[in-house]
Parts: sequence; structure tokens; C-alpha cells
Amino acid sequence: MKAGRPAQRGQCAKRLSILEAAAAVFCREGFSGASIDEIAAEACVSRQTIYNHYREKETLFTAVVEDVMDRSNAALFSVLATFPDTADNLENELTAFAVRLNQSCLCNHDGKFLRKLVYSEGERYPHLFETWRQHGPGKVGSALAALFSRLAHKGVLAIDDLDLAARQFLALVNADLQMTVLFGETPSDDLLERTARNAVRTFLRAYGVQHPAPAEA
Amino acid sequence: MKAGRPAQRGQCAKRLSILEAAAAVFCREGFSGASIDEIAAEACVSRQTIYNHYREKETLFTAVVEDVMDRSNAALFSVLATFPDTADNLENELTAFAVRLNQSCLCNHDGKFLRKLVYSEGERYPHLFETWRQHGPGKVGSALAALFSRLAHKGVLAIDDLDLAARQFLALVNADLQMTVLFGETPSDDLLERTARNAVRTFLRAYGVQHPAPAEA
DNA sequence: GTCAAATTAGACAGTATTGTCTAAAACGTC
DNA sequence: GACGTTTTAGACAATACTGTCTAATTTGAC
Repeated sequence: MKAGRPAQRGQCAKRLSILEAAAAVFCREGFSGASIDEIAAEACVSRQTIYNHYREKETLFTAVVEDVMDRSNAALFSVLATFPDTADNLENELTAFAVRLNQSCLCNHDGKFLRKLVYSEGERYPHLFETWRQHGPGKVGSALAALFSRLAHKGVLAIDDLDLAARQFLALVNADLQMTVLFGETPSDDLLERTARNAVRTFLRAYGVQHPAPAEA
Repeated sequence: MKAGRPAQRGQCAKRLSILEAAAAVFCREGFSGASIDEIAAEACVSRQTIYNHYREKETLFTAVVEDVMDRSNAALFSVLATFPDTADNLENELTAFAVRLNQSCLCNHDGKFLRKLVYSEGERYPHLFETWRQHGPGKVGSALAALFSRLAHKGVLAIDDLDLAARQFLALVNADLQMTVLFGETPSDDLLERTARNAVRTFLRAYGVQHPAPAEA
């Protein structure tokens, strides 16, 4: 009867197991298609346990989505922290950055889950996904814009609209891979590298300063 | 008892009505979430009629998807036919083209339906959507590449990889709007115009030939 | 008007699902 | 080892959906 959290290890493990299984099943079947029994089986847990932790299917769903969003956002910003700081070898550095971005935010489980769910259930849960939109892609745009501005100040990039450039960078980097991942294929490292390099080259042709400083002085 | 098509007008009208209603409901609720009763009600048709025309839910679903794909592809290629032929005012012409593309292929009912369905049910019907992928986005890529090649021959564009440029053009043009449309918002004409112009400007900075012919001769 | 085909409303069986409930078992802590 | 909590399996009612069937009605061509 002591205060505190009795048997939290067990509970916590169950919760995690449920969240993980639920994410997989919701992603595979969508909200209506997913059945609690299926989730329970995949989590190796009894149905009642799920109802104990999450009152009803809807509660479980929002908990899963919030969980994945948190993880996904964390991954996103941890990759943003690796944005190149030096201007040497800009193409290579940006390419490597783009590869990291695609690997940890687009081509992994969480990324695929979120994209599928945003598309299939987004309109039904506007609040849930609006939050994601603002804190995820929204913030990434501004954060990336800020990072580009550093490079612009160094004179390696010539950007008039930073936010626009950030969104276009993301569009170029993501474009080809979304559909690939969606259909269950896992892009090879080589494909990731080539896609990223193509995107970065085009981006640099549009926004890069051609020759460091030929005249003007 | 005459051969031919008895009462085809009536039948045809019902079929269209069913297809339209089914598309709306499948788009809103997904495959599992959609109920035949709901579709019947929305089509103002009895449930039995649906079962008469389409043997079962799955048959109806594939019929709907194929129908929307056909319409969507037709729209796509009819827009492709308006690709600018002259090199004067390239920015304006390409911008107008991009606006048309977004309007008739991305921001309309069919476009939204396909994107939602490809995302939510694509993995369950690989064959169905693989066909779409090849005949829709796939063919659009090559077709656009061929059109760009005409401009390249005229010396207004400098493109080494035509397919890549086509995909990047589409990525830049589509990027911002997909999410907007998804969440039920209809982008204003002004937004469409600005998005397209931004995309085209960046594309031209990357692939455009700066000054028609300053030296070299 | 006649006749065949199409459509309708509704009942119906079969199945699946959600969410509740209960009693037994497992678990963890002391 | 005892005790309270958590978990489990299963029964359970309530509901919803699919797909079939039937009998009555409407439709459209001739």
C-alpha cells in the first residue's frame, strides 16, 4: 500500500509492448481495420490488459500517435543538430546531412507510420495532426531556414527567402523516396546517397554562390 | 428479348452514382471503415443494387480505384499537352503550366482520393497501385522529361539528366500543397500561383541558361 | 398495355468487433 | 510465505457489417 509505483517495471514493459504492437497494426490496417484482439496477440498481452491501460480503442490510438510523434520529432531535431557548420566541401556535407535526414526521419518505421496515418486519419483527428504539423514539419522548416542563414552569412549561399529555400530543400531531398518506402521497399544505401546528392546538387545550382569571390572587391 | 443493352441509361446512371458515392466514402473512411450501407445511402440506391453491379465490397473498391485512376491519368496527360512550346517568357509559361498541373491533378477530388488511398491501402493492393504508379507518375516523369528536352535543344535549359530534372520539377511544384489539400483546405488561386512561381524560379535558377548567348561565338 | 429486367426494402444468417465482467493465475514486494 | 496488484482467459451482451434471399415495386422497351 506504500505510495509510489508498484511493479512499474512490469507495467512499463507491457505499455511499451502494447504501444509497439498497436503502432504496427494501426500502420498496417488503419484505425478501423485494426482490431484490439490483433493488437493484443501481437503484443503478447491479453485484451483486458489493453483496456486496463487505455480505456478504449480511440485512447490507445491517440497514445500511439503521440508516442510516435515524440520519437519522430526527437530524431528530427537530433539530425538537425548535425547540420554542417563549415563551408568546405559543402556538397558532400549537405549530401551526408540529407542522407541522415532521410534515414532517420523518412525511411524508418516511425516516418512511414506517421505519413500513412496522417494521410489516412488526418482529417478525422485534425487537432492531433495539426499539433504534429506545427511541431514537426513546421518547426523543421524554420530550423533549417536558420541553419541556411548561417551559410548565407558566410557567403556560400545566396538566398533571399530562407523559409522557401528550406522547404524546397526538403522537397528535393524527400521527393523520390516517399513512394518507395510506402510500398514496403527499403531503399539501399546507394540509392539514398544518389538521391541526396542529386537533390543537393540541384539545390546548390539554384542557391549556391558559384565561385567563392572572383571579383567585386 | 432483343439483343443489345436493355435499360442501359438507368443502369449507367446507377453505376455512376454508385462509383461517385463509393469514391467519397472510401476516401473519407478508408476501405475497412466504409460500409456498404453508407455508400448505398450516399448514392441514393439500395444496398442490393450495389451487390448486383459489383459482386462484393472488394470488387467495388477496385472498380472505384480504376475509375478514378483513369480519370486522373486523362487529366494529367491533357495538362501535359499544354506544356509551353515557345521559349519566350519561360518563367511565366512554366508557372502557368505548373498551376494547371496542381489544379487538375493535385488539388482536385481525384488527386486527393488517389493520394489518400495509395497511402492507406497501397500495401494491401500492390498490383492495383503498381499499375497506377507506372502509368501515372511514372509516365508523367518520362513525358515531362521529353518536353524538357525540347527546351534544352532550344538552348533555354541546360539539363544533363532529363528524368531527374523532371522529377525534381514535380517535387518542387507539388511539395507544399499536398499536405494543405490533405487536411481539407482548398488552396486559393493566389497561393497556387505563388507556389508555382517559386518552384519554377528555383528550377530555372538550377537548370535555366542564364543569358541567352552572351559570348562563346 | 405487356413483359422482362432492374430496383427496392427488409428480413436473415453468419461473423467480427468492442467493451464489460468474473474468477483464476502470476507477479512483486515485504 | 503472505498480500495486494496486475494479468490472464474466457464468457458475455450489444452492436455492426457483409452478403444472400425473397417478394413487391418500379422502370423502360415494344
